[in-house]
Parts: sequence; C-alpha cells; structure tokens
Amino acid sequence: MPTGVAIRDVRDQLFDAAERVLLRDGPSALTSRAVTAEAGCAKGVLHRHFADFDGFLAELVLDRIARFDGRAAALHDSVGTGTLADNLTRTLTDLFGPTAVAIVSLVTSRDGLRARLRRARPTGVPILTDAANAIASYLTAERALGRIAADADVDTLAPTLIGAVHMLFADRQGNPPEAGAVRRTVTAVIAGVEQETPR
Amino acid sequence: MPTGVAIRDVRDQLFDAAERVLLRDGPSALTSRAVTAEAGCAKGVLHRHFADFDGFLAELVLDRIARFDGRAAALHDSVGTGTLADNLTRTLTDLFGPTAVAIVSLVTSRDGLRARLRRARPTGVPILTDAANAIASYLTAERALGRIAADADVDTLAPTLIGAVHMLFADRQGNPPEAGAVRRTVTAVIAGVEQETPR
DNA sequence: ACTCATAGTGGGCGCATGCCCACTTTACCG
DNA sequence: CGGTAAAGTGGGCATGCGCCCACTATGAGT
Repeated sequence: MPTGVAIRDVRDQLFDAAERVLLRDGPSALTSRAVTAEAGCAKGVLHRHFADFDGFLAELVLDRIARFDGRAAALHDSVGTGTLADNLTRTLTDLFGPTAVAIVSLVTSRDGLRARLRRARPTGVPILTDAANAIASYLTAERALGRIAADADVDTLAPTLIGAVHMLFADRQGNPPEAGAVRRTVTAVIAGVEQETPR
Repeated sequence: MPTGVAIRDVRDQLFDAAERVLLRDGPSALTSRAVTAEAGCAKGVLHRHFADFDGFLAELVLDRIARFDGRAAALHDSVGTGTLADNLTRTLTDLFGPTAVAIVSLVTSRDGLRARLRRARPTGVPILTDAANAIASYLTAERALGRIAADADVDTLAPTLIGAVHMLFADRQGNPPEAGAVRRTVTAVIAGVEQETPR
C-alpha cells in the first residue's frame, strides 16, 4: 500500500484537478464528479480521502490560501524602497490572479463551504482578510518610516484597497482589468496620505 | 379573467416572495419551488408568467435595480450642500441595504442569471455599476463647484468607493458593518481630493 | 507464497431541482 | 346564463447532485 507520501499525492492531484475545473468552468461546475473525472479517477476516491465534499473544498481553499499568504507577506521586503504606488500596485496585481479570484467567488457562492471555513477562520472571506492584513502591516511599516502621514488610518486604507481592487478583477471572470486600472486605484486611495520622505 | 393589472399583481407577489426567501435563507435557497411556496401558489404559476426561472430572476433583479437607481440619483440633490463625507456616507449606507447586498450576491452566484443579465446590461454587475455611475456623476458636479480638486480622477474614485463599501457589507450576511466604518472608508478615499470651498 | 489491510472502482440510492402538461377552476363577454 | 379563453394546480419527468457500499486490485509484512 502507498506510504503517507502517496496519499498526499492523491490529495494534491484532487486539489489541482479541482483548481483546473474551477478556472475553466466556474464555481457552479465544481462538483465532486467533475473533480474526480478531471483527475481521472473513480468518484469514490474523494469520499475515501475526505469526510465530505465541502470538507474537501475547505482544505483546497486553505491550501491555496497558504501560497497566497506567502506572496502577500513578500510585500514587506519592499518597505522603504521604491514608491508606495509601485509596491502596492505590483503586489495587488500579483495577488489577484485567476486562482485567487476564483477561490473568492467559490467561497462566497457555497454556503456549506462558507460555514465550514468559518469554523477554522472566524472572520470574513479568508483570502481577502489575509490580504488586507498584509497590506495594513506594510502600510504601518511605511508610516513608521514617515513615508505616509502619521495620522493615516491604515486599518481602513488596507481593506479599502482590497475591496476596490478585488472588484476590478472580480466581474471579468478571468480577464484581467484594463492596464493601469490597478495603479489608478492605488494612487487614488493613497493620495490622501502619501508624503515626501522627510529629512 | 384578470385584467393586465391583476397579472402585474401576480408577478409582483412572486418578486416579493423571492425577495423574502433571498433575505431569509440566502441565494442558494432561492429556488422556483421556494418562491412559489412562499407566495402560497402552485409551482406551475411561475412557469406561466416567465419563460424560465433565470428569466424570472433577471426581471426581479432589473425591477429592484430600478428602485435602487432612483435612490442613487437622489445623491445629486445634495450637490453643493453639506460636506462630501456626509453626502457620500449617507448615500452609500442607504444604498447597501440588505436587499441590494443580497441581489449582488445572487447575481454573482448564479451563472445562468449573470449570462441573462449580460444581454440586457453588458458591463459589470448591474447594481454596482449603476451605483458607481451615480457616485461618479455626483463627484463630477462637486468638482465643477471646486469642492474637490480639479484633477481628481472621479472615474476611479467612484468604483473605488463602491468596491470598498460593498466589501464592508458583503461578508456579514445581513448584519450591517460596525458603525463609523463606512464614514472612515469614505473619508480615507476622498482625503486626497477634498479641498476647502474656494472664494 | 500467502494473507489481509488498504486504496480504488463504479453501480445505484435518495433527494432536489427546473420544467412539462393534462386537468380544474375562474370570471368575463355575448 | 352558458361558453370559453385564460389562469391556476399539482403529479411527474429527466437530470444532476453528494453519498453509500459491495466489490476488486494492489502490495507490504510474514
């Protein structure tokens, strides 16, 4: 029988198959049968490795969020370098790739999955909340350096950026928004707080 | 047989029943059987008055958007009066009521309905696009009065406000966001362009 | 080589959905 | 007041879903 590593492989194959279905056919086409067919295995496999389908989806989402969080955290490396608009535009454009957008729409459209995730992560749509936290933490660091106003409300600015940029990507179902739209949005939001670097 | 007025009544009753189901049980519980049961009539009625269920939902959405647009347009009456933050906060809080939020989540979660609406209104989620247009038009008027900077990018600011405020309301499933959150968001976004009224 | 726990397979059940349609009821019109 | 077209009713269909389960195939341990 396969070792634990092989079991991990099957799970990852199912996750990858689910992601392909999700990106190709949308959230409502992501059924247990579609996933196993895409993975090329029998439909019973899914039920052997996961308690139920929403449990499978919850693990898929959490798995993808882990990658997402890593890239969001990388924003910190750019604290104090370049311009805020550059750093934020680059990070937000990178974060809201097709998979992230598809995951958000999956979570918001499946009641059972939402309920399941709420037990693990009590507040908000996980992927958006995490992104907002990363942005807020970045802005706080920049504020400490005096690159944004000392009274800037970073806990409001961060979710604002996430909400605005997410809407830019959300309704185009795969197609990225017009070039420059993300930059214009970022620029508009931080215009009120950005300031010349002192001394 | 009923006159045209009576037919209108049945349709409106079905719309109201659908809205009740949507607000009480969420988008995924909004089935044709649930609507007719809530309206207290046989399930065949829906099929007599509408070609299919997605067609019914599309007309429901368009009907509710009509009310929504009326209230969004009222924002224009406050051009030049009060403060921008007051006017925008009041309007956005009013617009993102439970019904509007539920309609948006309905549209974004039903592929068939989305496709149907796209034929009538080609761009974006109708209700959000309309709101953004109303905000943009308001901001343009305020800019003409010199209450915001002449170089303010109102076509970016408006969708930004809509995206940010919508996210505030979207994930709480009925419960309004924390008091003051809308105002803080509005203030943060317009901080970059608001200016003292000249002369 | 034999055993047997484990992974994989796919038929099929119970349920819910949207839709069809034969039937009944209603109420206006000549 | 009787005829009739329209509105209303609900049984039932095909479909697709998640899930169960009897069955087969696999391969490590003795």
